[in-house]
Amino acid sequence: MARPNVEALRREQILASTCKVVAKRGVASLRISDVAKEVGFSTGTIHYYFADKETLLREAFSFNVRNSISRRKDLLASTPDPVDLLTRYVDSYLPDNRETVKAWRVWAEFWAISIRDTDMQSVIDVFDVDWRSTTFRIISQGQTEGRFREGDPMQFTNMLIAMIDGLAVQVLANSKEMNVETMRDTLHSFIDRLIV
Amino acid sequence: MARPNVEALRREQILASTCKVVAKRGVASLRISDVAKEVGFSTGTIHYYFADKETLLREAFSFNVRNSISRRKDLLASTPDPVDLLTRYVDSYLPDNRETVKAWRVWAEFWAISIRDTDMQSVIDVFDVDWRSTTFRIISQGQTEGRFREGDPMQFTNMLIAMIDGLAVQVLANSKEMNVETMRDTLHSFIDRLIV
Amino acid sequence: MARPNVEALRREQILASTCKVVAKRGVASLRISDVAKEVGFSTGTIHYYFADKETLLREAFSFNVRNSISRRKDLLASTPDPVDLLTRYVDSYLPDNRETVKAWRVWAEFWAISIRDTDMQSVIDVFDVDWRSTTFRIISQGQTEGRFREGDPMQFTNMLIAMIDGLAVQVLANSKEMNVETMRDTLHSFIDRLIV
Amino acid sequence: MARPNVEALRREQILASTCKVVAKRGVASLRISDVAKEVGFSTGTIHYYFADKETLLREAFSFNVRNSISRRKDLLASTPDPVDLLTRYVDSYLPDNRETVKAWRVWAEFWAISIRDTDMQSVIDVFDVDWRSTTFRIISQGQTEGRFREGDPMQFTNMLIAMIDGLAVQVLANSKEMNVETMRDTLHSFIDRLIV
DNA sequence: GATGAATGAGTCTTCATTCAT
DNA sequence: AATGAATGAAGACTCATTCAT
Repeated sequence: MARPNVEALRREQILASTCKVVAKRGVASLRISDVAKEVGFSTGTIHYYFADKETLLREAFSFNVRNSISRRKDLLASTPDPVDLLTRYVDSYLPDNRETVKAWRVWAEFWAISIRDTDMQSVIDVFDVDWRSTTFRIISQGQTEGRFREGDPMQFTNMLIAMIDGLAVQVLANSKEMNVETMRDTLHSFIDRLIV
Repeated sequence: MARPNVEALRREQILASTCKVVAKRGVASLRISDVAKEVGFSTGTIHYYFADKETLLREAFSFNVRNSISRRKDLLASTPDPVDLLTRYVDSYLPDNRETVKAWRVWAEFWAISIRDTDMQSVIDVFDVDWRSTTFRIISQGQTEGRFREGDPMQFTNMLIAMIDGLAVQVLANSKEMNVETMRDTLHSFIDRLIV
Repeated sequence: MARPNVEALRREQILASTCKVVAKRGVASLRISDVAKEVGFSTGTIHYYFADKETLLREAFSFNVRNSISRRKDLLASTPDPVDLLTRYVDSYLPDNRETVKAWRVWAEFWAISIRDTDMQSVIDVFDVDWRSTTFRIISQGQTEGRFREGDPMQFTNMLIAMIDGLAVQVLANSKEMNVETMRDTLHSFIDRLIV
Repeated sequence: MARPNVEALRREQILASTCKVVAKRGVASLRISDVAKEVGFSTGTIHYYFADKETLLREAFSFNVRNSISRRKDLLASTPDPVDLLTRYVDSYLPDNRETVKAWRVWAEFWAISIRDTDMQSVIDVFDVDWRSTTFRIISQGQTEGRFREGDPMQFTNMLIAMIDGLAVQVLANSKEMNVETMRDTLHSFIDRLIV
């Protein structure tokens, strides 16, 4: 019986742990030894699988993005109703549980880095394209079915995505004026007023 | 004429330079010596005026925020027309010139940090409150004057602010799908459709 | 036919590869993994045959020395003419082909180490003795046959050996003033003037 | 009263200590911390004056070479007699005292590196050129004055230099067949037989 | 016999911070 | 008020070595 590919397994374990540490402490203060402790291996092992810290972080970001996308696969196939679907999709971005908060924190950390790191930008692009096109598809479909109002679907998409992004970071940053509930209300209200 | 307060002057020079360096290289890779080089003093001098790096960064962020607010003072008094005012105010956040891009970059850097740094959060709050209340005031005033549609002005505010935030970061991160022009169009369209 | 001794075979393969790597990259930057890659086995295998790096290097040096000596066995039996023989023998040390250059490089690397490593010195001694005694014998024989001038044959030997050594290292180090041709001329001229 | 340039002073102290450590332990096992201990400063200080280990080593080699050359300045002006001069000059290379042994060890260490390091080669070249041209000048002058035999002075130079080099390394490596006395005899004999 | 995953000791290097001048 | 020399703690990274399979 073939031993499962240890390398692939280890890489995933390490990347998952890296994301955990990033969510907990941020990229700036992340030490390889933190990741090692989190995953339960020595620092040497981290370096055995990842050439250097930069590579580890970049791959961790990519891992986070891929996870984020695949986590929504089921959701996207769950309902044929465009209004339902859009609402559920938008709600899936609310930082209202451990998993989503972690994903948002990791996203926020890396997004800030991507402003001046071209390599990170190319990882972001994958997500950016997916997020935009998925949202666009839902809105277009709703319009085609006559369930959504008329208007440039790309513009609705841009508004919605930006708003989710902006609200989420305010929630994450503990803004006194914003929290998950208000975020949800705000997004639903936007959908009600402009799209549906 | 009294000799200008050297200390106050130096502190400002250093804070301004710190913001420049943050915009250029990011907080993560900022070294005290970079700031020293930028401002033209020695590293010793930086420490003479600021207890430690953390303090310097926090004050630099605060400086950036105060500048951002005061830069818009004139604009806010410039026109009595609510539609004009809202548009101009929103446009003032477009990252379309050296100054605004720098401010946004600094903001983005510190905002990411504020997610896990309570001290930074208190600096953010100052801006958050100002931004929110100013936007709220403009929208409320427009509604009172019957120039804006009805609807919860706080919700409009939240939508608008979040959208500006979300769009700006996409522009900063060189998103292939977003740029300053699209950002302006998106925001104007939002104002047209929902508020005005 | 008996199965060839795998252990002896492997050890030789590894030692030969070690010499190659030493010639290519030097002892200082040699990694066990380089040797492993060169020989086509894993690092584990290297350690399976050699206790540690130091042992590997020492044995590789010894291997290089033994090779160097045995490579000249045929030559030494090739001609009865002392002049011919001395010339051929000296010429065999010219770093004028891949094999000799490699041998010289390995020699140079280890020789430098031997200055402070007694274990290496004992390996050097084997070669030192062989080189000196062989040269001495050729010169003595030439004198006995009346083909070479009079004079202390040990002193001639010392001069010749040192000169070969000194010239070779200059050639290896890419001295602007020394190359293989000049080295040959210099050595031949020395032989002409002093010995023959 | 102006404070003497601390930087120049420190750099020399550190380079001198580096040479000491190289002579003692060799380049391969030299640690920045060894140099720091030797010179009496912290490792941070070493890096304050030298960008990295490589730079430190290269400059230390250059320092050793410059010292070696300047140490012989007086000697070269000491006597008008070519025979005397040549003998004294050659004798000055005998590894017969602490200072010369140290210089030879440092030289040997770096020379081995220079085989594959172009930067080191350029440092060597400085010495190579000086050594060769100085020796050449002494021999030529002796011939002009009719004190030395005829013959290509460049060839004599090459022989002599190579021989010194080769003999010195044998002495350094504790060859059983070579020591300082035999080295001196050999060189003097060569001068007697070939040049004078 | 051979492997390669895992280790961790050993070092270089960075940089905030201090302090004598 | 300002400097810059000096520090040393902290952390990334390398690689010989081990050992279960």
